[in-house]
Amino acid sequence: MKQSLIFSKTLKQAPKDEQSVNARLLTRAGFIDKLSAGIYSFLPFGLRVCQKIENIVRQEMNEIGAQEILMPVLQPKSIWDVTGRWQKFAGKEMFKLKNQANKDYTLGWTHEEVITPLMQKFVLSRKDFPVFVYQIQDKFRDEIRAKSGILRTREFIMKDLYSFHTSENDLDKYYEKVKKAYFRIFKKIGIDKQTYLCLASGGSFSKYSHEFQTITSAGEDVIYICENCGMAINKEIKTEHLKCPECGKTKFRQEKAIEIGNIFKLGTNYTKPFDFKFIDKDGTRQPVIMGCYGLGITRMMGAVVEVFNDANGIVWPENIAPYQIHLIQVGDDLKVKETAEKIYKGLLKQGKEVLYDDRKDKRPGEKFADADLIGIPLRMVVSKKTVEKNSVEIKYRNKNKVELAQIKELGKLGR
RNA sequence: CGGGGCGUAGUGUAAUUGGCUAACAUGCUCGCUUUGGGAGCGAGUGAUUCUGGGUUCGAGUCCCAGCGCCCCGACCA
Repeated sequence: MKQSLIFSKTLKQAPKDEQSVNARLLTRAGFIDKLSAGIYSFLPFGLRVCQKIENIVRQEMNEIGAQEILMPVLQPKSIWDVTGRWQKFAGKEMFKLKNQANKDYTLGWTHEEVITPLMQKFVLSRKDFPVFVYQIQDKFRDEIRAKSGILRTREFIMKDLYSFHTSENDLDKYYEKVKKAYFRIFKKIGIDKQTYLCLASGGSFSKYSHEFQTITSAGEDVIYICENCGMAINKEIKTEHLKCPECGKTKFRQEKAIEIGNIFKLGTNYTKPFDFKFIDKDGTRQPVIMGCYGLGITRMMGAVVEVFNDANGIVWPENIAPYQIHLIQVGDDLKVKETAEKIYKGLLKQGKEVLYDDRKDKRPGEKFADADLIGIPLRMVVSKKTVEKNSVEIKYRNKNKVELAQIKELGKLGR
């Protein structure tokens, strides 16, 4: 992509109505734009990062046998009456609205009420189980207080997976499988080292649930991490757990963290109200057993920025950067321009994702400052100096070293 | 929802504490020059000072109400 065609601009100063690191950097670099408290647009760079994260998640969900669907955001009150959650969440984070005919609707903040009857229509035989279905979609929550940039918003993108089983044992097995898939996702995104599995309250669903907590001072939760095995416990239930539930040791360190995912063994809490049952081998009708597994796409994006940044801007992990290579043309000399164009096309041909700073009216200093702010992992500079040596200057965003590379060798660099 | 802070060109700030035509930087437009870490000169552009009331000879500034944004808390299946 030629940078001269990107409509968003970088800002020297962050708007004063953003305090959080993620919002300040993402806004300055032109990834997001705030419409209202907790409501953001994703601009070309921001959307690319989102889609990168989504695709990593998609890949791992498919890997564990889950099928992707898309459920509606707009949902009638009737399905929420079945589980009693319309009443239960009256005046809470559930958005409620009416249509012209005065009929009640909500904007989906979770999708158990949609997925359960949906599966019930198709999954009729015991032999159809287990079944795993997910979507990546907008969620709406009427937060009393939106905060921390894109970490707690009123509209956000979430991956939600639902699993349906004929036995607790089968649910347990899949639950563990999802945990592993989640850590593969975190590793690909680049936050596995700072992300911990954390025992937490299960709310009204189950006694406990598991959260995935990424350590950052911008986080809202306090977790206690076992010094021995790395299992964490959320502060909200710490008094019930003096020992690590995993290894039994009692030494913990305390950290602030942001919850980027949460998984629950729902059991029959939703299948019972919808009367979703299967006929067991012995001919008896049994309620279907269910699990749900959330992962905040846009929240992870914010968490990554909180974790990976320096004084000059964002430092994107390779797999989710908006582009792999930031090719910068310094000077508008014909030879330089031609060389840069050629390198740009060559890299594209090799399947590289390149942002080409071809802007004529920008001086080198501004281009470098923008490159640091935007945070693309690999920077390549083409200038008079480098052209003379038939080479390109190479610098990685997370390193200080600057070196030259021969033009014909460039294909080996970057992902 | 309780507490605190803040609303002035696109962005960041200023305005003698109630007093002249709301200033500076940056951005944007045009011209010339310049080209390795946010260049220089010149000429332009851009504001219903959040909204509505009130006090006053006079309000960006004081008072009241509302709206909006940020932060702390509560809340967060």
